[in-house]
Amino acid sequence: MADPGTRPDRPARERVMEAALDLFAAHGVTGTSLQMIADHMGVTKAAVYHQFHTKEDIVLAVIGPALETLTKVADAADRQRAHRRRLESALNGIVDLIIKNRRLTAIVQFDPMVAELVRAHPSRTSIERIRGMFTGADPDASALVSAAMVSGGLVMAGIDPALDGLSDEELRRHLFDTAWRLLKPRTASLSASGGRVAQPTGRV
Amino acid sequence: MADPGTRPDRPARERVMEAALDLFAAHGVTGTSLQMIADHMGVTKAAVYHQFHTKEDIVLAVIGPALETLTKVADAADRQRAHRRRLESALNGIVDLIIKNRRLTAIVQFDPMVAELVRAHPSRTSIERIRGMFTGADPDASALVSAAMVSGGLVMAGIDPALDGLSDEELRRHLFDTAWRLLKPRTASLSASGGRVAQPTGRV
DNA sequence: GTCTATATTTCGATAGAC
DNA sequence: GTCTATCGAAATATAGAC
Repeated sequence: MADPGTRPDRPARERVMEAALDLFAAHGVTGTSLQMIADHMGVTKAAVYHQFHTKEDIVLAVIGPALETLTKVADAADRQRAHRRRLESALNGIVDLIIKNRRLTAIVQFDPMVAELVRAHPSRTSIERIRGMFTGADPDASALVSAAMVSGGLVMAGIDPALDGLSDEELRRHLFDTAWRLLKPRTASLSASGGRVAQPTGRV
Repeated sequence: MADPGTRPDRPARERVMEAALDLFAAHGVTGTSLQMIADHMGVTKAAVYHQFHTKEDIVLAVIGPALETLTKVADAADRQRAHRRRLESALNGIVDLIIKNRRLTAIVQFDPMVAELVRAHPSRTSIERIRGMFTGADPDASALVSAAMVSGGLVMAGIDPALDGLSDEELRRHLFDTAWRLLKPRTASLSASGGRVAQPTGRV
């Protein structure tokens, strides 16, 4: 539509999203009011409403891109034929997504308002597809628990204050390694290599 | 004070706590109003206020016992002299706590209102003590990430709908095993036993 | 794009009758 | 123990001037 090079309609709309992200990370979504967002921007509520007509719209704008990435991650992984490659691809994608949304991930995971939005969002099934890749086909109880701990653990580690000192690259690598230790296909006794795992595919 | 055998003052107070637990698990703490609790019990708000004078009191009554258990877990683990035994004890205690509060754990972990309450609660330092046992002394980045993923993963797995089919005993065992795989002291190459880990101390 | 002003609803909380 | 009635504050949201 408009010339994308001349700052079409960015300023106010994006400032709302940035303020919302700050406050969502600090107080959760339900714990953040439009008044707080307006105050944080130094404007009034009405100015916020001019950009987004409902609070739901703001939330969707903030978390939408991450949800869409989830679907891309699931699709990319599905294109891998070997189980191991598919798992590697999905895990890499999830870790990358979490690293790039280090502040937001977990707050959003729990908020009842967000849960409702995700339920209605097209990306909803992607989460289940990725979980399926984590568990593998026909999983036993142990595989279910490992997948659950990895899914949850990655999300929680992404926002853990104890890991604030780690750089994105460092955290990314350790998250992948740790998750891989739990998820790697356990073909016979292959644990001769010790505890540490060789980094696979390479693309991170 | 009163005779503990003749149902002293239970009914209404406990009904409030049960209703609150149901709703906290479904909508989070901030997402649950006193009106919702009253409706869920089939009474009015005023009837709820007769039992608990503030919403904070209700939250504390619901999560307080779990917080106090955290301190007991940390104390019991600290009584173990060997690093390995201390870790086993702490992990057993945490897994047990999560199993026994399967519905509540994670919702409570994030809610901004709960976070404020925990900050002021005497059990606050216990969480850090247990985390310290998970990381071990003078931890490197890998140990920090493992501990973070275990702490978070246990909490998330406890409420994961994908694990609803598992019995408490089954889930308890797999949670411990999976966490142990990430936390067990890595002395030289000790991984000859494969992936599976023998259940330690016994007391669960 | 931002403002003032206001409508409407719901929140937590209190008073007092039964 | 539960009720009706109500308070003040804060929530989402809208109308209309600048």
